[in-house]
This record gives sequence, structure tokens and C-alpha cells, in this order.
Amino acid sequence: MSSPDPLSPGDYRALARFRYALRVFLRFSEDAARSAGVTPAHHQLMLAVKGWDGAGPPTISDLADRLQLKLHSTVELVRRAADAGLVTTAADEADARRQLVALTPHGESILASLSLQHREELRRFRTEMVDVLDELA
Amino acid sequence: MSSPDPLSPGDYRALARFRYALRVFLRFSEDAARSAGVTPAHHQLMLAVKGWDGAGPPTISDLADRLQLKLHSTVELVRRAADAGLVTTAADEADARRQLVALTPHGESILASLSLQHREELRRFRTEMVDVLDELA
DNA sequence: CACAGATAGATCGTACCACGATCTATCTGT
DNA sequence: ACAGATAGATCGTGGTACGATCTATCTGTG
Repeated sequence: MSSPDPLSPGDYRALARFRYALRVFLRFSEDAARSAGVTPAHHQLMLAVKGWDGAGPPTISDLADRLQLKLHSTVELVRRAADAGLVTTAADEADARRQLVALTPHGESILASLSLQHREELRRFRTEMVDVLDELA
Repeated sequence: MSSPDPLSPGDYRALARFRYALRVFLRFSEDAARSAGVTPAHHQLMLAVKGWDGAGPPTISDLADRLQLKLHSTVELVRRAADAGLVTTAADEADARRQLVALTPHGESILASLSLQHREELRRFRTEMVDVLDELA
């Protein structure tokens, strides 16, 4: 009803509401990360490592794809996270060009705490996001 | 099934998949904005103006709330967007402290094009996002 | 109607983060 | 064995949001 071909005022409102819901979630997420003593980027990196579902630990390139970042941006992100004691890197024995990334116990612990909060928050936002997406369907 | 109280590997994977879907959407959105000749921030600002549903045009504070930015960050964003010819500002006659923000025809035209693309993209991502959110429910 | 406090916005310097361009090291196919 | 591909590292740049602070305008209370 709200979306033939041209854009209706309702479409704009729905798009704006979607972005607002997204912003509120992202704001929550950034604040949660900073309260846990890590940057939002570090948090995303740790989640990508922990949620990696390939065979063996992810390489930096794998993470760049998951995070939708350029490779060299990910290189620096991993280095900063390693400096902060959240992840470790080790050369892949099978291919010395590759660096395998893993979480430290400290990173693991912070990620667990953040993930619990995020699971809660996503449950809260689920209904709203689905509603708004339906308006654009 | 996937979420009693402690976090399961499936929870981490679901959280990671959600962020990945989000990143892919945001990457699309940023690229679309830049292709249209505006920054992602300008695009969000224009959408917040066009999707505003209050009485009369939004003030800078209204937009700061919608964009989840600090007021002074929004002030600068609006100034840059005005410099780029995308929006105009005018003092509220009823309260000279307030600046009312509106789109220029140029901004209106760019936003229309971007919004069409975003409606399409969101339809594409809707199923996936809903799926992932359901995994955490 | 005057004044303290609240509200809206503007300005300045800072920090982070991602990027393009470029460089090195390692691997692979013929 | 060598050219090209792949993975990562380094350097300098730009955009964007922020904290701290300042000015201008409005409002409630005496």
C-alpha cells in the first residue's frame, strides 16, 4: 500500500524510521563497547573472530571481508586490538603470508559480556525493525 | 533453541551474521551516497529532514535527536550540507534561537534518487535481517 | 519588569578511523 | 625459475564526531 513505484511520503518516513532505529541500536552498541573499555571497532573485530564459521581461525583478509573494510584498514585495526591485548596473531604455518587471528582470554571475556547485552538489546529492537522493514515491503 | 541464558556458539554466529548484514547494507548505502555526489552523513541528514513527521520543519536539535548526534556535531553537519547546496536554514520566527532546516530542490532530487535505491536494497535485505534476528529471539 | 537559569546554537581544538597509494614478502602455475 | 598473483605492512590524508566553551535568546518567578 505504501510503495507502488514512485516514493510516497510514507516511504520517506519509513526509510527515516529505519535509519533512526539503526542509529539508536548503533549508539547503544558504541556506548556499551566504550563502557567495556574497548572501541566499537575492536568490539566488531572480536565478534567477527568469535563468530567466524570457516575451517580454522580467520585470516586478516577473512576479517576484512566480514567487516566490509579494506585489507589495510583491517591490518591496522588488528594491530591496535593486539596492542590492547584483545587478540593475538600468528603466521599460518601452511602459508606464511597469512596471519591467523584469535581472541585472548581478556578479549574473550569482554566479548562475552558485550554479547549478552547485545542479545538483549536486539530482542528489544527486533519487533520495531521488522515493523519498519515491512512498511517498505 | 539457540538462546537459553548463557551464550552459545550459535548466538555468537548469529550476532556476527547480523553485524555482517548490517555492514553490507551500510556499505551499499555509503557507496550509493558517494556515487550521488554527497557524503553518507549528508544523505542521512536529508532523509531525517524529509522523513520528519512533527509539526513544521525540524530544528537542528530535532535532527540531532533523529541522527543520534550531539547538537554541535549536527550544527556542523547542517552547515556543511548548506555549503553543498543540499539544505537551507532559516530562523524560526516564533523563537529566534531555533533554526529550521529544509531541503533545496537539488537536495530533494538527490534524496529521491537515493531513496529509490534504498527501498530496493532494503527489500532485498529484509528477509535476511529478519532471519538473523529470529535466531536471537 | 528584571534577572537567574534554561535552552538553542556556534566555535575551537582533538582523536579516531577508514581510505588511496605504495611497498615488501610469500606463494603458484607454467 | 620466473612472472604474476596474493597477503600483509606502511605512510600520509580527510572526514566526522566529540568535549569544552562561548554567545544569543527565551521563560518563570519574585
